[in-house]
Amino acid sequence: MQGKASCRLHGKVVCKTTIYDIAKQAGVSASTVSRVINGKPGIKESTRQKIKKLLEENDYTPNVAARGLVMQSTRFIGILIEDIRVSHHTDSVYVIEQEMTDCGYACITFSTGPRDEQKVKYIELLEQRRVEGAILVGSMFATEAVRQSIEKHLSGIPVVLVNGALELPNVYSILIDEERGTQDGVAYLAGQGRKHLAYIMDVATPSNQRKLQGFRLGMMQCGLTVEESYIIQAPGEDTNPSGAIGRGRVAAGQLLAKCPDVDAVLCATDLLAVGCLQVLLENGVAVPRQVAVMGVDNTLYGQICTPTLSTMDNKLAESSLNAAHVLLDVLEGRSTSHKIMLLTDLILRQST
Amino acid sequence: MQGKASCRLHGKVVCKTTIYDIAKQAGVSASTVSRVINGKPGIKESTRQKIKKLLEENDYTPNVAARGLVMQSTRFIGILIEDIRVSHHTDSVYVIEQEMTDCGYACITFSTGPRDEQKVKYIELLEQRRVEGAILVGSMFATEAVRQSIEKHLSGIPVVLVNGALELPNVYSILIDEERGTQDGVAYLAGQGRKHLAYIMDVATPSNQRKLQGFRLGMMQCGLTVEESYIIQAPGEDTNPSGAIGRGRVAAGQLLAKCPDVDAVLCATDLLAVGCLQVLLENGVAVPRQVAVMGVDNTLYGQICTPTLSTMDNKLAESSLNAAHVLLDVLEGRSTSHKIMLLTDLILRQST
DNA sequence: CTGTTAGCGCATTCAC
DNA sequence: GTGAATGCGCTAACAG
Repeated sequence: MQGKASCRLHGKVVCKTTIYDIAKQAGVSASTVSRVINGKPGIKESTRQKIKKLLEENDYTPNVAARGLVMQSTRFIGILIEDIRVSHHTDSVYVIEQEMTDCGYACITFSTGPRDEQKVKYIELLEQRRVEGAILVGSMFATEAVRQSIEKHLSGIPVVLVNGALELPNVYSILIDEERGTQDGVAYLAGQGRKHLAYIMDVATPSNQRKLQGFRLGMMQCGLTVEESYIIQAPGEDTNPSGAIGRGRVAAGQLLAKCPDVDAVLCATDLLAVGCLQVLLENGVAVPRQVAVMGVDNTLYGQICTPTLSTMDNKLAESSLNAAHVLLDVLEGRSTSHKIMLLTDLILRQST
Repeated sequence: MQGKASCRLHGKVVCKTTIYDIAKQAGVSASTVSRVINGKPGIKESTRQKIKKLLEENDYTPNVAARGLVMQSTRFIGILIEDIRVSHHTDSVYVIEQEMTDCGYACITFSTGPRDEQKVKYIELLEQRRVEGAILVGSMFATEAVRQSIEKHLSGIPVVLVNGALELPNVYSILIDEERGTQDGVAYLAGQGRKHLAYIMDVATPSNQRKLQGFRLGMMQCGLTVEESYIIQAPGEDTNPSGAIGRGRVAAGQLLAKCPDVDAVLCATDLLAVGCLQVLLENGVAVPRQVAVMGVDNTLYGQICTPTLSTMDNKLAESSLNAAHVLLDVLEGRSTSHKIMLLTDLILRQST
């Protein structure tokens, strides 16, 4: 015995029709209507048609939350990302969203910012919404605080990490071999006869530390020695992309002051590299003749700047697609791998 | 009389504790637990403490969907956007998400693509999820098909359009005076003594048509005549930003072939302008001495290309913030305006 | 101060 | 073939 669901808009009361409304109009019970909606068999064709017609006429739309309550399934998945404005993160969210939406899931996406407490807070929000799975994009989710929070709040559901790993039975990982990718970059530059390579480092995320490690390893393998003063930390830690160029500029300024004989610089991200390029050119340094520059992420920025930027393509979008597939595999009971590793590509343009 | 909610993960059964579990352990009724959770008064301090402790120990998290069912309120809002990868759209989604999340709402975001049928489909998804409000970002949502779909599926809730208007009682609009902004751009270029202005047009969205109209008006007001052959349509209609530069290049190629005496070109977007810049420079055309170039959107791309790009800042992020505020005003019963108009800024850089 | 009852919208037994 | 009853997890109105 139910009436119309009622909610308010500026005082006015608005209603959505329920299966009970339809049932009453059709002179049948709610269960019959439910069966028709879900295409269940065993309904007389004539009543099925009558109900279908009424559903249409009344603009009936099922309340998926109510359905989810009884089915124990919300068809929601959560996406967590530090800052969606970072262009390769945007692409990640896009592909995940498309893939999950196609399979009947809706995505709840949050930009968490860099702080662990915030990340934990958003994990709890996902728990409250009873998402059936989650994808966390970015190596900065591979922290102990996040691990504990997942264990506490998301232990019942599959969680996929993109570009990071966490040892938990319900956590799956898509890894990207950025260390090796950076080694490749170093090897390429060394192969051009360059000997004084510098590295501009971004905030010390696990991913950035792996890249730096790749720089060191690559140097060693090429028989070059790493001067610590040639490793420059870009200042600040804002994730807003509009600040990254300026941070690259500052770092490049320091580099020129400290390391006059530098002949190549690898940057942790494309935008840092763009800032670096600008400063080099402004100081009359010929790129790539005197100094080569290489970025990471293969963003559009690298295609636009002058000279165009060589970059390590770390396949963020591709790994996010893999993440969506792994999540779907688990959700739909297919077997899948707990860890997948993707390899990077070197994109060579004018700056090297 | 209820037990544990049960759901499955790879065959294993996992449970979330409910208020009934807590109630049983505390030896009280579910309503008492509910009162404690919601901070309602009139509970003996000792039992309140006991229940709080149990909630903590059991990692209790309220099921907001169940709560929403009885409260007739999901605390969800929907965001629709053509393509989140377009950089100014990304910023829009970011600010809306931050704002709504701060106020206890979660956002369901969909990239709809350009087709009306898809937009309608996503509007229906929002209805199924019972969002309490929606923000549609982009002028291409101001179509008749969308209007009808809103009327049919979202008539009970506030809907805010960013950069477009729709005549419906529950629809609010944030408008941007891009027509006037483009006029300003024309006036600026004409003020430099330029006489043969061209326009590179993007897909014919309402917004782009207003800009084109602004171009025509601006020309007229400056006493210049518009040669129709100086209005070039960029080919294709993919919203993926990675294609936009190429489309700008093609258009610029046509322009150079058809209009040898052109001395300024306004482009409908920054990325088209970037492509245009590239082609001009490759053909030995001096920018801005021989030809000035101006974009729209004030994206990071314009700060990166060489020469840096003058652009009309159409304040997408600011208008999205306004949209969020309008939506919150309506949702929380405050009075607000049905239409807000924002003015653009001209950002002058090297390309003019 | 707290328990009982009812119902949000829906799907799923079990009867008939 | 179809209906009545039950419960998903939660809040609210009414008792006591």
